[in-house]
Amino acid sequence: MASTFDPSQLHILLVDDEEDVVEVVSHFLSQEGFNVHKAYTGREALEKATPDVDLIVLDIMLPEMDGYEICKRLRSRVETETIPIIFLSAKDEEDDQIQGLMLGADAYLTKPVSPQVIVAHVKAVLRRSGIEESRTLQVNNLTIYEDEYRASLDGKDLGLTLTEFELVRYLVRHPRKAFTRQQLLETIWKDAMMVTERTVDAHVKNLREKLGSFAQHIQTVRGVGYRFVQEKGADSEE
Amino acid sequence: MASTFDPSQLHILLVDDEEDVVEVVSHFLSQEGFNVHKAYTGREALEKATPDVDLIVLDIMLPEMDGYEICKRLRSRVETETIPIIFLSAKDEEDDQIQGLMLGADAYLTKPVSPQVIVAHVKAVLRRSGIEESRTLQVNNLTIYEDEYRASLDGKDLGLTLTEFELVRYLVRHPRKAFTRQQLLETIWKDAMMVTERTVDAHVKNLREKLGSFAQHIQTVRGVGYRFVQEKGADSEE
DNA sequence: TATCTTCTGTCAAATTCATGTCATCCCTGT
DNA sequence: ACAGGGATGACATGAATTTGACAGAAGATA
Repeated sequence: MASTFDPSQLHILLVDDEEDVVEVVSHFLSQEGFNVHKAYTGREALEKATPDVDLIVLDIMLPEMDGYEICKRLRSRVETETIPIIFLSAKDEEDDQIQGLMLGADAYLTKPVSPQVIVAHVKAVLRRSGIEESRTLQVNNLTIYEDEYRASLDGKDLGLTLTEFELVRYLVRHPRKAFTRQQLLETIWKDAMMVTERTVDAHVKNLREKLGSFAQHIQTVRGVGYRFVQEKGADSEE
Repeated sequence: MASTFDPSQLHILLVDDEEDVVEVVSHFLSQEGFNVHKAYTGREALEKATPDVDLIVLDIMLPEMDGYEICKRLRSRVETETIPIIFLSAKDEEDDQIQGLMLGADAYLTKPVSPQVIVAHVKAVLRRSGIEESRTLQVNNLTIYEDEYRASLDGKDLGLTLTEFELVRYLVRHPRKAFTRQQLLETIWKDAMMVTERTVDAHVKNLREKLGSFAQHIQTVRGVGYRFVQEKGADSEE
């Protein structure tokens, strides 16, 4: 994922089953210097939606799997959950638009729409999401370098293992929200339903150890699971 | 500028010279719990665009100064340059839309547009400007953060246990409705029919203790069980 | 109003149950 | 085979829940 607004460094995934649309829009985006990738079916879209993609233009009506479903799946995968999505739709029914936005779309365009408008939206969305959002998460004295798969505390590298890294990253990305062990397993241990919940505990323990004093931000929610909070002591009343 | 998706903490500035539009949209936004501020002219808009405003819904056609101009000025002031803006326009000419996006708009809606769509866009824009959505229940000074498994009174965390939390949440979700102890057991203690009804009492007691003065809203319905009411002493119905 | 009956509030002790922790085993890639 | 990370099961610990007894409140009866 790129870090400056240099179109030649940016990858756009274009998903639509109408080849004409894909070709025309692709042409205009290429004109602007973007790297364009094309997909014509839902499955293809999911395959090509790698973390290297900076933005997805997604048609709602697709064979095999509709845009909403694709969006949902992308949002549930850690590597793709933050990729901006622009919905494209022939329907202009209100409910569809609302549903699209609720699923986390960054824009919802109703066909017919000119390629120029699409390009304008692509730029606008990229400007506000891909660009100024550096690929690092900063919380107090903790820094998570997403691209580098490492994290540091007060500048000192923590030497996290992959699992530990994904664990903090996920928790920090969703501040305050409590997750059950099961949820964490499903998100971070993508494949495994064959993994004990105790496993999560073990990793949380190791993580906390490495986090040192910062560990207080990883709270246990008894009966539920764990959560990350920025302010400590939000658990006890005064 | 607020940091959690708690509508009651979020301020929206609504700018349009058509009073009807402002009123209607305002109503829907308030319905969602947002704090709405209104402006009917460009100058008024600039005055009310303080750093405390989290998002601006801005009509293009305005007396005194058009939306583009306002946008430019906001973007050039340090305190306001990052406030997300949603443009509203009667024109649907492409160029306008492109210009709007180039100026840094976060969305561009073409009238006529339903209030619900505006609300959906407001939420979407807020969500991606770093504010994570979390479902919350608000009743007077009590806030229940469903995703976070915690509740606070006047902003102070109550430190509820899981059972207590689920108890208030359930009662608050069904205002005025009285539940028997048995019903509560079946709902909250999913598995157990082997639990004494006295157990419920105990938890209600602990809950009331933590709720302090708010406890008066958790009423005992003699011979039945418990219920939550928003107004105290609500013996008479409407 | 006086009395009886039933239901609820409360408390502390007993028990259950979730989590923290550790030692060990397993797997994967070198 | 070895090293490093990951998974697991057994325990200890302590928090949360449950319970039973009893006092007190609310209703019912007359």
